[in-house]
Amino acid sequence: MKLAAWNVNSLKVRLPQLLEWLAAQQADVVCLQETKLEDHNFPQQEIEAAGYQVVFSGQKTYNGVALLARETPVDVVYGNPHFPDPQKRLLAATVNGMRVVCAYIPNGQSVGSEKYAYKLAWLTALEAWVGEQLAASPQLALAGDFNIAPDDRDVHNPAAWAGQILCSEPEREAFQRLLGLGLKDSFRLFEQPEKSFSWWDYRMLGFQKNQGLRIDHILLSAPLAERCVAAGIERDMRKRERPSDHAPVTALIAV
DNA sequence: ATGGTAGCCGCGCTA
Repeated sequence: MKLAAWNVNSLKVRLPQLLEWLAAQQADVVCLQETKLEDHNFPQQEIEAAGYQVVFSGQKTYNGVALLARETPVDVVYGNPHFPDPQKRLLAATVNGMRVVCAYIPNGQSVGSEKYAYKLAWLTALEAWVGEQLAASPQLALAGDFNIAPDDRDVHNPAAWAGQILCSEPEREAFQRLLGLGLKDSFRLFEQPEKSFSWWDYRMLGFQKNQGLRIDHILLSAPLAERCVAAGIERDMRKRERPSDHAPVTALIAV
């Protein structure tokens, strides 16, 4: 069972790439972020024609999440019941007995800003709700764009990024609290190459210089982590013409 | 040196 998460940065622009990638990768469950589409514009037919069922929650211009699955997603929840939020950033569904939470965690803009406070509050509410979901569904995956580099290993230039947005201690502590619920960072269950990143700024030749951060994650509850046999980042997607600034991240789970 | 690039019903904002 292959699980993937990808911030597409506009599904309208990236749909052809998504369809090619689905055909090539044969992922079973895919969590998308930054679809930037209102629901009535969502390309449901194209995705169903590719062999996936899909649930989505989007808005114009910003945010937007979707969950694609080979099997029917059931018990769908849109948004965090503990955190009313006009921004469409969260979606959960059960696929084949596995609870999948697709999250687009706020970026936070800069440490100390209003958006930063929103990010930390959003994370606190996420922790509370995922804790409940986990109690009800022991087989749980939390996947998406976390906008947090958990560790200095996940940063191309830790000195320059120290204390900055995506790397600050409060953000990293929030990430650790999610792990504290009993989740594992699937990527770190395995030996990985140095300088493995999932996002590179479009500016300043960020990708060409591998000046990136690892901010996209798939966290797995213990029963899933025990069956996780591989995890990786599909870096080649960032080499394509007109790429998203994020590469997909994947986890392979034995069934 | 506070830049730069991409996406969007934008005429700046978010990332």
